[in-house]
Amino acid sequence: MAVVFSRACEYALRGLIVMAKAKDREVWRVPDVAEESNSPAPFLAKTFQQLVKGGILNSSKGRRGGFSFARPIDEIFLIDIVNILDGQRLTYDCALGMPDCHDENPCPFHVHWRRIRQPLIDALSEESLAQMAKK
Amino acid sequence: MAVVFSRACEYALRGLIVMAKAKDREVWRVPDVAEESNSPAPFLAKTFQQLVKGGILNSSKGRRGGFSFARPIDEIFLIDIVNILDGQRLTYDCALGMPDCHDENPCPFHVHWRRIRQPLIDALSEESLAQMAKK
DNA sequence: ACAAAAAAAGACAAAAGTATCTAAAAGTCC
DNA sequence: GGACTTTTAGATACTTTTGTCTTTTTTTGT
Repeated sequence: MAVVFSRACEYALRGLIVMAKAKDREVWRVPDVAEESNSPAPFLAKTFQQLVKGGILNSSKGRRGGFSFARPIDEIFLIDIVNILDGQRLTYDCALGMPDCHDENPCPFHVHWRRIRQPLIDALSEESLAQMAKK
Repeated sequence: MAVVFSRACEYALRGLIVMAKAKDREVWRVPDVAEESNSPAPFLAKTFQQLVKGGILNSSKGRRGGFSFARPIDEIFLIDIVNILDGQRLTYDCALGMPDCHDENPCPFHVHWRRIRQPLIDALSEESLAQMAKK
């Protein structure tokens, strides 16, 4: 088990940040992103396909092909990527795995988890790839 | 992938809270805890064995046997359980999976994760099973 | 002593997540 | 058009986690 994101999401975030950092380069081949982000290339390729479907990336085949951002990187927020790859697990589900836990019927840890999850959602929602690339 | 804790940890926390809620009952059989916490009994049994080794629970075999708390439930904190079952994953590792990420060499998400992880550690450290049982 | 009941331990099975490989489709360059 | 390059898609394999089953050990009650 990874820390907070799935491995796929970790690799994607790392890869996208690498891409975002290189302002001059527009199109990236998977092996290059994989190498620079220390991710397994075939697995990252699969993940990037999901991001294409999710509207984060564009892809083009052939000799000068590769992946590029589908919109400006200051309009791509971490939450967009996490939602596509990890779904609502982190942003919605009960930390103790109780299926009918919600605000009106909270599990014993609900109030704590809410207090922690919200700042996480806020950070992911406010932080763009452009900002991440500056660090 | 579970939300923040492993499944084993989720089941354990739920089970221990069930036990903590019943102030009159001292010794619990695994099938009873499993039933009341909606956990798979054999898996929970394994997990409870880890908690015995970790000093959270006592166990006794035989006819009147079962599991009981090794110390008062207001001295058992959630962090104790999480540390035994999930290790330092949540409390130490890099959110982006970068092996040499730390305060002096932070990954781009480091400062955010730090701000989120610390309140989580605090909550887990301050909240005892006794307090959880009251909710 | 004996039978029953419980945890302990280890083997085993299933599921999910992670990772690789191969063939196909599509685009580029000559 | 043909060789090459890249993503796409699907199959496959590996690993970890989750879950079950069986046997053994220990204790209790009769």
